Order: sequence, then C-alpha cells, then structure tokens
Amino acid sequence: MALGKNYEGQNCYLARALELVGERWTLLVIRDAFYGVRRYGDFLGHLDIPRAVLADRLATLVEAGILERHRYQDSPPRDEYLLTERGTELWSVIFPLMRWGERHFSTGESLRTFRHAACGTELDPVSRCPACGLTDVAPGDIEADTGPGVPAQPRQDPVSVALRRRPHRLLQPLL
Amino acid sequence: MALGKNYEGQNCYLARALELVGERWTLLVIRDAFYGVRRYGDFLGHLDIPRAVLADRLATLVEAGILERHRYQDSPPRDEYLLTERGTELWSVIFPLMRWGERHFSTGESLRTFRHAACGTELDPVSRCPACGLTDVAPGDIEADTGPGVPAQPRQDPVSVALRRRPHRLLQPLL
DNA sequence: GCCTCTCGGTTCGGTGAATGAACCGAGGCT
DNA sequence: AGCCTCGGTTCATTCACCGAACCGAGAGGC
Repeated sequence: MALGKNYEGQNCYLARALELVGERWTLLVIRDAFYGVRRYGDFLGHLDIPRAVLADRLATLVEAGILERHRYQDSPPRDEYLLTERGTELWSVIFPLMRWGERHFSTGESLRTFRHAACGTELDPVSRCPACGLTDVAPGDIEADTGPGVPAQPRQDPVSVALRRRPHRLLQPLL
Repeated sequence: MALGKNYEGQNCYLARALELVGERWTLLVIRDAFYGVRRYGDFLGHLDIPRAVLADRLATLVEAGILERHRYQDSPPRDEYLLTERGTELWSVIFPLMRWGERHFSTGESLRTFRHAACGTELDPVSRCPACGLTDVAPGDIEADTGPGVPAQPRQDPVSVALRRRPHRLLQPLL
C-alpha cells in the first residue's frame, strides 16, 4: 500500500501501520507465518505470489521488526522467517478481519476453526475463549483445524496439504 | 489491493476480506467514516487522496455493503456516505491496528485518545473498557479526543480542525 | 572434475493501478 | 448572465505488480 509522503499529515497511526502492513500480500504473508510457514519456498508455493514481490515483502517485514530472519542450517545456508513479538501482536488484527470476511462473504461452511488449546472451545470473533472467560487468547495457545467446508478441489502445495492434515498449534513449524 | 483471481485457492476468508478492504486508502476512508466524516469533499480534504481514487473506493464500499449512500438534501441534491452494520463491525480491526501502529511507531505522545463514553475510561488496545469490564465497546459508545501529542503544524482542513476542537462521539456527524 | 538439482533469490519487459491536474455538468446565489 | 460549490470524470504520467527467465551458491551423484 505504502502511502509514501502522503500519510505524514494524517495525524493518526493507522496510516503509519498501513504503510508497513497494508501493502498487497503483506497480511497474507503474516497470516501464513502464524500458521507456521517459515521458508521462502513455502510462502511462495502457498500464496502464488510473484517471487520478487515476496522477497520485497519479507525484507520490508524484517526491517520493520515484524519478522526475524534466523539461520536454521549452515550447509547449505538456509534462513527461516519467524514472527517477532511485534509481529505476533498483529493476531488481534488478522483474526477479527478473517472472521469478518467469513461472516459476510462466506458461501458455505467454515473452512478453518480456531480453538483455545487448553479447553478445546472455539474462539469468538475477536479471539476470546467464551468458556474460560479468557479475553485474550495468545496465538501460541490456539489450535487451528480444517473446518467442515471442504473445497471441491483443494490445493496440493505442501503448506495446504499440511494445513489439512491435522489440528495444529499456531506459530509452531508446519513443515 | 484486490488480489483478483489469485485469492481463489486461498482457502481463507482473510484474502476475500482484503479484496474489499485491503486496497490502498480504503481503511483510511473507513476510519474517517467512524470519525463522522460523511461527504465526498470532506474525505477529499482530509485524506489528500486523488479524486478518482476516492470516487472508486466509495463506490466499491457501497457496492460491498460497507457504506450506504443516503440523500440528505434535495436542492441541490447531496448524498452522504454512512457506515452500515457490516462496516461498523470493522472497528474491531481498525482500532487494534491503529493502536498497534501507535505502540510501535509512535515518536512522541498519543495523538488521539478513545474513551468509553459511559465512564470516561480509556480503552485498552483491543477496544475494551478496563473499568466497566466491558469486553466489546461499540463504536457508538466511544468518545474520541485529541491526545497530548500535538503536531507542530496541524492540518487546517475542516475535518482536522473539527477533530481537534472537542471530544466527539464516533459515528456522529462531524461537520 | 563435471553434471544436475534445489533453494532463494534478481532481472526484465509488459500491464494495470495510482497520481494529480484539468475539465465538466448540475444546481444554487446575486 | 456570470460566478461559485459540489461531486465527480478524463487523461497523460508514473509507479507497483506480474510472470517468466535467468543466476549463483551449495549438495549429491558419478
């Protein structure tokens, strides 16, 4: 999105936040990071994003302190991208937006469910646990699972396959 | 943003939501609507958005049922854009994102405060009232006010001036 | 040594969207 | 009539996105 110079007089941090997080693809990359996607190639295969755009977004997010680049093997040298604390806080934005989209533009049944791992209760629209009365379930305590609405021809990329296979804790490595 | 055809396999309503709400400028238009901005010219003056882009975004938002176009005078014929219920629900996305931006990219003091109108308590980062224990303060019950951090040379457009003047209930007409 | 494969990018030509300035038409006001 | 405001549309330029091709480091086979 990058409002560039124009945002400056905006007198509101929403504009500044959107400079970082409001660009095309960026929130989908961060969503995948919550799902446990960590490697360039996996983001690429799951998102159908142009390679150059993905490289640019990852670099921007690292620079902004939302993702962290971490070497996980030396030979050959490979890095993974992990959400920082700052990035993890974006769950309170991503989850409500996802649920809003589902409420208003869903054609069938839920594609994905999110439960409080401690008690198994489905989260409410702003990521609270109705059973525990927890008003802020942290992403690390959430278990995501395939919902009842299964698409006719599901994607076959490794990330999509892994996401369908079994319940999975957010932020834990998916592959 | 408009992911176009690419979102289809995404298996996630976040992509669909971003098609509508993730385009450049769109969330800022909706934020202004929460502030009580209702007319084309006021959005234009406050956002420094190209006229054509604003016209396009307003039309898209009306078509998506997020804004509603309402004739408020007949001579000359003038319409205003009001948030629908569907649009109002986006507060749970916009507010956390705004506060996230403020926490991490603020250079000085808060530019704007949001209080629960019933008790005057400042809202927490996800729009709850710590005093009342209310876990979902509706936008209509929120009073916005200028914060202690005043910019050196504040904007002089009518909307910016009105926003500085006094505390103001969200969704109520600003001008 | 050499071929080939994977991974994580970069490069590059083509396209579509954003930008900003100019223009336009309906409808007051004097 | 002449001028103003409001809410757009038009249009040429600029910029970001796109997708396909290319590239370099390193591993593994032979």
